[in-house]
Formats: sequence, C-alpha cells, structure tokens
Amino acid sequence: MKRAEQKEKRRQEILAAGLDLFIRKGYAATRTADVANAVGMSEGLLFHYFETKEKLYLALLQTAANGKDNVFELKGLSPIKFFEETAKTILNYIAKEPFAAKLFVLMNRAQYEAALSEQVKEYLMRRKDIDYSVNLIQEGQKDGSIRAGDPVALATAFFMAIQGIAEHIARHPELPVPNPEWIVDIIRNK
Amino acid sequence: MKRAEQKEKRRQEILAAGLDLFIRKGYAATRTADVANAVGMSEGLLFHYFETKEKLYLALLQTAANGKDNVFELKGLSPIKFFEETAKTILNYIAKEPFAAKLFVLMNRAQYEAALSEQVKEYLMRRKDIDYSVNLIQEGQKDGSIRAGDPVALATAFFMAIQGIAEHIARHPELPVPNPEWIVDIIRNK
DNA sequence: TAATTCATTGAGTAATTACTCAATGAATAT
DNA sequence: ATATTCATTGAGTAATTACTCAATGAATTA
Repeated sequence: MKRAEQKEKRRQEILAAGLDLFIRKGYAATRTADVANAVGMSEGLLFHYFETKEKLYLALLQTAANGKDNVFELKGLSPIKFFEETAKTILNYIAKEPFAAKLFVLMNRAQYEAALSEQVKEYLMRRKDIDYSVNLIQEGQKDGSIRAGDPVALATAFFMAIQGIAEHIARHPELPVPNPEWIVDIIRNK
Repeated sequence: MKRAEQKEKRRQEILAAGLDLFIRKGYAATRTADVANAVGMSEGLLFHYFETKEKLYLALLQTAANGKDNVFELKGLSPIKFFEETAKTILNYIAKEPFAAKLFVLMNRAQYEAALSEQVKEYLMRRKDIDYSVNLIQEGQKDGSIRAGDPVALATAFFMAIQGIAEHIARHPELPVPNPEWIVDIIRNK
C-alpha cells in the first residue's frame, strides 16, 4: 500500500501549496504552474491529482468548512463566554496550526473571490457567525456583560477584527499573535 | 473647455468603477471588459483613458497614497490620542466617503496582490503605520494609557482590526459602522 | 460653412494560461 | 522474470484576455 500513501501525501502537498498561494495572491492570480512549481512537480502532474484548478480550491474550501464547524460547536455558552472562546479558539489555531489559520482566511475570502462557480459558492459561509451572534450580543447587553450599541455593528467589529488579524498573521507567521482577550474588549462592558 | 471637463469626468468614472471592482474581485480577476462595462463604454475606449490596466490601478494607488498621508498627519499627539484619532478618522471616512474607504482597502490589499510591477510596488505602504505606532505603544504603556503586552502584537491587533472592519464595510456600505472607541479598547488600559 | 480635432467603436492580434495527451519508466503484482 | 499499473513529463491546444488600430461621426474651431 505504499502507492496510496504516496499519492495521499502528494495530494496534501498540493493542497498546502495551493492554500498558501491562494491566500497570498488570490485565486485568479494564482497560476496552476505556480502551484506545481511550489510542490516541485510538472504542471501536467497537478492535473493527475486535481481535475481542475477550481476543484483544488473546492477541496480546500470543504476542508475549511469542516474545521469551521468544529470551531463553532460553541453553542450553549453564556454570551460573553461564547465570544471569549471564539476569539481564543481562532487565534490559538493561528498560532499553532498555520494550515488551519490559512484555511480560515481562505474561507472568509472565498465570499468575495470572483470567477467561482455556483458549486463552489455552496460551500461558502454566509456570515452565519455574524447572524447567529447578533442574538447573543443582545442577550449579553441584557445581562450586562456586553456594552451598549448597535448589535450588528458590534458583531461586525468583533468578527472583522479577528478576520483582519487572522489574515495578517496567516501571511506573517513570524509576528506575535495578539491576546484574544484584547479582541473581546471590543464588545465587553466594563 | 467642455471637452476637457467631459474627459476628466469620464476618467473619474473609470477610476470609481475600477476601484469598486478591484476591491471586490481583486486586481487579477478584474477584466478590463468588466471595468468598461461598469462605466458603460467599449473596452477599446478604456485604453483611450488609461494606457494599461496596471496604470489604472497605479492611478488609484497614487490617489490612495495621497489621502493616506493626510490621515497620518497625526503626529505630535499623545499615544492614546493618536490611536483614538486614527480610528475615528478612518471609520468616519468609511461612513461618509465610500470612495475614500475603498481606497483604504485597496491600499492595504495592494501589498499582497501579485502580478504587479516594481513601479507599482513603490507606491505601497510598507506598514509604516505599524512600525511608527510600535514606539507610540511603548510610550503609552509607560504613561499608563495603553495596556501591557507585546507592542508589535498590540499594534497589529489595532491596525488589522481596523483593516478587517474597513474591508467589510467598504463592500457592504449598508451596514452600521462600529464606534471607533470600541476598537481603541483593544489597546486601552482600563 | 469648412476644417479639424478627438471621443468612440468593434474587429482583430499576440500573449497568456488552464488543461490534454501520448510516451516513458519505475514500482508493484503475478 | 513478466506483466501491469500508474506517477510523471513535456509538448501541444483551445480559450481567454489585455491591448491595438483603422474607421466614423460628433463636437469644436477657423
């Protein structure tokens, strides 16, 4: 069974190289030749592993979607705890799992990337995190744990702050990762 | 002088359409045909106004660079005041001047966009805002206005949070804009 | 009015690039 | 040992796309 192992290993190499290039240069600007080059294989061979460039992208999105589900298995927590755990989970991932961090970036970017088929768009988060958390924000405002203000604006600020930080750190893994509690202070009532 | 006025007006239309598409789809994915279409002109005519797609991009970057200089005429303020003014200025721009907001997004994205010539790269911010503000963070930590923690991580958190929020709002102008003070609370000492 | 400038178009071109495919040889199975 | 599978290559193709250019007619100038 050596062949199957090797094949899977090669597949993962392509996925990693593709992910890195996609989040750095964007989907459209990433050439299949670039990906093949990064892995150290001929361009032709790439298509032995993934039928099309878009299917490579799709495979990454599916992986990301699965990971994201896990991150958001955080229901049932008190409002402020939910946001604390969310920030902590995502930023910890970024520090310890660069691949996961890049997937997070890819996932959020995918919404805006053009030139993607309908099939791909099915895998996109429709900013459910924000929708869901708007309710939580309102609860938190009632129990006094979250500051006053427009709940949508608060949710946007929280998630987009994490998004901005995650994008930057995913591209510059050498930089120190901010403390998740700092981000929670965007919405926390003091 | 009607001709010159019309020409300048048309030029601005192209710049606006290009900017919107560039920040939505990215430079590489934006077709010159898309831009022409958005303005309502033939693709050929576009090249009567801008020699190349890249020179259109460059023109936008130059505009952005000028605007940015103004935003960062904020030296001489106390550390925490600097960050308060920075957050306020940028987020106010986003609310009131969509064009300026999109320029801000473009500017920050440009660093990562591939397929750009050396000429373009001269116009890119080298994250001077972060470099400069690391010193300010340290001062603020001494005078007690800014919380303890790695200054680079704090500066990253602050600017990347603004970046993430700005990107999102520039693309969804209908959403409520977060209060700048919330963002400053990322770094503020309480 | 006549001459001239120039905005505008649409068809065409050269370059790029995602993807194909026939050929090869090394690993695996028999 | 022989046959077979399949990873791998590199040359080739069709499609896309940035950009060109000759032609046109409307606005401007003389």
